[in-house]
Amino acid sequence: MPTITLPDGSHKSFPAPVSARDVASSIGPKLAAAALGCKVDGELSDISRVLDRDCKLEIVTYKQRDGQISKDALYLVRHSAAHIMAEAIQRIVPEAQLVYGPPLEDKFYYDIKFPDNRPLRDGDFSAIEAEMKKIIAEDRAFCRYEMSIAEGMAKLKREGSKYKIDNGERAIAASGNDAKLSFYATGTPGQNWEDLCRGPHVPSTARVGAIKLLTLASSYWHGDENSDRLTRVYGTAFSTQAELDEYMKQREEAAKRDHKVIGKNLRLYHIDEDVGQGLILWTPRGSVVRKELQNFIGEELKKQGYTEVFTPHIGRLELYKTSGHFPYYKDSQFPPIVERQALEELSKAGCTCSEMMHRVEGVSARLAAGINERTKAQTIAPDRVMADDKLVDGFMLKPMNCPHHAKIFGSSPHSYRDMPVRLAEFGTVYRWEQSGELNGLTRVRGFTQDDAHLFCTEDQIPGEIQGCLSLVKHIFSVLGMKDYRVRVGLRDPDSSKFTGSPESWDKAEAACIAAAQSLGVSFSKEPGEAAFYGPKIDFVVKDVIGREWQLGTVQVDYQMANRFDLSYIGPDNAAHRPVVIHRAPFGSMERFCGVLIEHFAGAFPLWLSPEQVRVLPISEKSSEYAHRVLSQLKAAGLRASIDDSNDRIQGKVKVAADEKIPYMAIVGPRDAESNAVSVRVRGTEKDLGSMPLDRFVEALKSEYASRNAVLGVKP
RNA sequence: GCCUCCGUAGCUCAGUGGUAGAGCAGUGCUUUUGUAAAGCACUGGUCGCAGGUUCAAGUCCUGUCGGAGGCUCCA
Repeated sequence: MPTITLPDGSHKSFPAPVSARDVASSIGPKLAAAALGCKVDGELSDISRVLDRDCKLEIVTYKQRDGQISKDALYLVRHSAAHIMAEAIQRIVPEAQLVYGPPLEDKFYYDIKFPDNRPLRDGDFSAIEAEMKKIIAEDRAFCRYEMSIAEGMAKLKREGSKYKIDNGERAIAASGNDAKLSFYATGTPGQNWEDLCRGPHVPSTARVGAIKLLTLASSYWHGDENSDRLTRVYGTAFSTQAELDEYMKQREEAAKRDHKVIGKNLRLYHIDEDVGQGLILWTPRGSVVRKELQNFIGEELKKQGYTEVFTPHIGRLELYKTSGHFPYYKDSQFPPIVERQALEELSKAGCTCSEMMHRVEGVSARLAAGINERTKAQTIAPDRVMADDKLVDGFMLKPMNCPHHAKIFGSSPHSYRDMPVRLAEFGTVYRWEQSGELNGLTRVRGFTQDDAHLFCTEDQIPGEIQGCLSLVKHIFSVLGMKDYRVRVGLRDPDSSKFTGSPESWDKAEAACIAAAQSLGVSFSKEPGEAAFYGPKIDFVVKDVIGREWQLGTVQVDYQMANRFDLSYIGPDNAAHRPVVIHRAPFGSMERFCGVLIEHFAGAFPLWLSPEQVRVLPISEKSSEYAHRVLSQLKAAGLRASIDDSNDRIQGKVKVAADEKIPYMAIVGPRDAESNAVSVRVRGTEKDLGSMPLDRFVEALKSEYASRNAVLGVKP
């Protein structure tokens, strides 16, 4: 006798269990026909789901009442499209074994194991798409049936795919021993194609209207690189071809906004294979953007009481053994630099490469003993300790700035009265990223962090974290960036693998959460995502094609001061350990500029623009006056240039517009007579009319100084 | 590092085994112009690199370097 509560709050009672489809029919036949699935107490299900108890029911249709396409409907469509693709692929390559095929935010994929002698090529796409269209045209129902664990596992074992057996076992592990295994046949079970699947799906294949395969990638079974390598086939699906076409168009538009495209068109930076992958050469134009940004951040840091330091790009291996970065993170560092003389001696002594690496990685007994004592643990295991005469020293390109900053802090005594000590540096670091991961400005091998280390007392932690976050908030708001989110990494509650006392952690975590809340953007708590040495806050933004990039981070560190034996003298006249906060709220200048290029689509506000004004003489007759205008703009500290080519004015305007110059100062005989310029603002169709030159210069100067986000010169 | 795709003039791209092309950019000339490209001419290439197949390779094969999208990783 189930009573169904509908989204409008009304109730419907039925004498016996009914399917969601029956409920939809009882509301209206059109609704039943439009239904793709349903939500039962918030859980997405098939429309054929039988309701045998009281519940809340929502019928999922493609278009919602507000006219938007339902995300749930797209989930059903794409999940079903993944099945249709898998069936099509198995028609073409019968030996292909299915692994796992979920829907994603705007697409879907299926991981498939292809026989080695028959890899999938993207040349197979048209054949697969043709098969998929046939399956869609056949309009077969997605038919769910369930089996007990014993029956279901027996069936999977008979069929013999280790991947599906594994999926079955995982499903059982996830939902307990009274679980059932569900299968979906596209058509009649036993006769048509089927797959072990949790569901849900659309009612029939025809409800997946338009499909397109996108790309191929390799993936690993269970994401483990030592496990089987699978082929991941990406595709997307919509209800109609028009929507699919619109999606593909949007992707193309987004691609034009890509910072790699804009960076090349506007000549902002260059990557040269002779210099190396992932190493950015900033051109004069791009350097302006970076420098302006750096100046802005630097000014704010000064206001917040930071002091600037400079440190070199390399440091001795011993330094990184003390900090713990080497050799623990050696796979993501450039290899050590060993002195030539030492290398020659080792070579003469017949030392092998692997032996040398071993000796480079060793730790002296003195250093090991010190660190172990201060951290009150076996931080340096005995097997890493090596006799001094065996050790090979060298230098490393710095992967982080903190060891250098720790040494600066440690180089002079500190009183509690001086705390906190805030050492800031736009410090360039080098990391060995895997080649497949490099990406324009957003993933590089050498980058400059807006780094600082705050050496503070435990009581000062909340205030310092708050200070970091208000800086981020201010800078993002000046840049007009609203679309970012914050992750707060907390310690794993089930683990004791962290340093520092639980009480300290509780306080620091509470401070991080409170600070994150104050930002007014969405944030998530992520237990287990903290570093072992302290909780952290990460800022994440999306790029034009929806990939998320981590920008900055604020991390509390209870460990570093121990390792470097740092201290300050407290009011009790005794030495105390400071707590260190690592913070680089914008991550790296490279990545942040990349994100900014996409944010502004290359149309920077005046203060960030590589070129702020271009003077365009109508003809050579006005050339002399135009050069006087140029000199005055330059004298006012503005980045200005002149286009005195013999193009017509139409051409000069077109070129300046393409280069996204904020202002054009067009000058002809009329302007020269009255000491004026005709100002055209980027993004507008015509000029503002003639304006006295002095007023124009003053207006630009003030707009520049105020870092206005919008171009604001008025006629 | 792994998988697929891509690499032709400074840039964007055409060229499916038979004499390397176009547009833009650059240079020169003409035009002296009032708001999204005036006209003509010239210049520019070991077709990423190295092997191989072939009478003949930009084109087919192998390797390699670089790029894109994913996977994995990210102190």
